Amino acid sequence: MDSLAFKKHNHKHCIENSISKVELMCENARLILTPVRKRVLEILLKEHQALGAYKILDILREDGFSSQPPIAYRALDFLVSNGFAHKIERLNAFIACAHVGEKHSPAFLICRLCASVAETLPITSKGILNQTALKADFVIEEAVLEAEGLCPNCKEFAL
Amino acid sequence: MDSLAFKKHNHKHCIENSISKVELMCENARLILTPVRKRVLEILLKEHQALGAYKILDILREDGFSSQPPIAYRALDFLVSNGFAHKIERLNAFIACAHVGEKHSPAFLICRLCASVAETLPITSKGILNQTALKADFVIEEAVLEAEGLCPNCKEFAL
DNA sequence: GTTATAATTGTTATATTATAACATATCAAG
DNA sequence: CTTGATATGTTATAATATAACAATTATAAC
Repeated sequence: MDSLAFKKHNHKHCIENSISKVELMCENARLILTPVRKRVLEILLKEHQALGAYKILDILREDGFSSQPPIAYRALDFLVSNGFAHKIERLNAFIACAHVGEKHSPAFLICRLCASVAETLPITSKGILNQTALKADFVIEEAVLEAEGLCPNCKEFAL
Repeated sequence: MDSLAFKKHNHKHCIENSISKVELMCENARLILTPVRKRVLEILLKEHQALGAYKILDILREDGFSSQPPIAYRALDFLVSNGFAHKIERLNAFIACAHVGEKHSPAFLICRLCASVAETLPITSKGILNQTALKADFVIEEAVLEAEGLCPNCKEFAL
């Protein structure tokens, strides 16, 4: 279960592991993990929470990368469209994928107080709707489930 | 099944019906369906598709309402927070609720070509995640499922 | 190796979506 | 009537995202 995001864990290991996987997948798929792209992925992995594009730009600037919006958006496009990151629509923010390589329709638990986000096990949000979609004669290509509520840490303090 | 949005139907009836329901619910809940709020709801119902806030403002302007952004956003806030409309995060757009009065976590089928949107039967997107949330010690307050793909009309023309 | 091609990045400008802040108006309760 | 709560009007600006084109770098073909 991936409440990981809400718990302490060896995060350095977790980052290195993900980067390696992504590097491997890029080689296999003939995708280029350029410096900016890799750096944005690292940033997302390191923060372990959803980051807005402009927040990412701030960090890129400190690193000496160009810091115009398209730089971040392009890197994010690359990561998202290849499944290495997800966009949390509700937050207009991005997060590293917690299940790189496993085909899945992502589902997220989003804390409305601290804005932390956990990607759940790759349950098939898509499968859930398949029956319905079939009846409607609709072809689902992608499905995302976003749940908002209170994370373990915040729920104690909420009234 | 609510592939309604993708099919021909007596839409005038469908609008009047929804408005009546909302009016009744407002009375019961001591909410005020002011002229702007009602008009915005009508607009959403009439279009029967997701509309951006600024599109709504354009229509309000023609009707002689004030047309500054907050006017639309406030009316939309009212409608959304009381369950009379939903925000489609993926489109930054709003749509009238197809299941007013029925407690539900909404799920949407969004066509990536024509941008039409159907709200599916009130399956409990929330329930799906409940097990997972429980394990993560997370309290879900709201859940939305957004599926993107091709609607019956567009899928014939897509390659 | 040089040239053509494609992919990526740099840069400027601008579009789109959303909210803050404060003034004014409406309405119901005391 | 006046106080407090709710709603609307208005101005300004914040936050998010993309278009368009130039410059660069990598890839492949010859």
